Amino acid sequence: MFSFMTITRALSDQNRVRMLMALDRRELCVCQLIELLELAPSTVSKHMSILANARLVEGRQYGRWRYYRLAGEEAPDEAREAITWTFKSLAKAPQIQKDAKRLEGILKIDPEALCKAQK
Amino acid sequence: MFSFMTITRALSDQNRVRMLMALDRRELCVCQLIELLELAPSTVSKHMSILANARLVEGRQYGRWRYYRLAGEEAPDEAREAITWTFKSLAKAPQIQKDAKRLEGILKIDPEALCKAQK
DNA sequence: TTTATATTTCGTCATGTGGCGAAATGAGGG
DNA sequence: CCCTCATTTCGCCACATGACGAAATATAAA
Repeated sequence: MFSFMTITRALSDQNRVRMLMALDRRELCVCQLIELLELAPSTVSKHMSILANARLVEGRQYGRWRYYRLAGEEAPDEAREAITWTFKSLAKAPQIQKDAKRLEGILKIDPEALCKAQK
Repeated sequence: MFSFMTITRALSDQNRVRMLMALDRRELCVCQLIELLELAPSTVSKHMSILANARLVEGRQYGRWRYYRLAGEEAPDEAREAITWTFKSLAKAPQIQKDAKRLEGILKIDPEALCKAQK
């Protein structure tokens, strides 16, 4: 039950759900999520650690950047099914589609330039 | 997205999830849930209204008693799938099985007597 | 090694949430 | 009608949570 509650609590914040949905089919680095959500770096970092703790996402280090992606095969079934349910429920949600649209633009910018711009 | 968040927030509290799971295959009146969870009536009532607001359960009045049951056909797909996922995830959870066991005993008591005993 | 910089950790604040008891509500029964 | 009683609403308190900025950490470049 503990892991289930960890998942539902992770999913109980709208910004975290938006971040999770933004990882659809691609990994994103923290600065790209910062740009999308327009939140402070520390806030985004905290949110991602909560999602990672629930095993809904996993991070990997690439140089100075940390990339997050949706949890894959190795994640517990509980988490994978939570992801499936979430995506199924929110595929058509206006906020999520708006984010996806905005992400297209953000992905065109080189992460290096993006980080610089965030100063 | 609003209804999805309403559901995840409803599921983000352990006591609410226990109440939801207790409704497996039967309806229960508020005093039975009070007995199971050992919480104040006002607390249980609030929790049930949050679950009902998320369309995860529905209530019906029977005399002085209010019975709650899992949402059925008429509930939104989002809510029904949340219920399915929850039950699938928690079927074997120790706390839930313990509750189910305890419920057996509670169900043997006449609701009338149960309410009296809670004074 | 020193510097630059992407991210995380920490401390703090405002707000949200779960808990209770008291009072209000509403449905029978007398 | 009035009374009883199951439940809900309201007001309050303690604690959890999300937000930020500053400081710490870690990694690459110089």
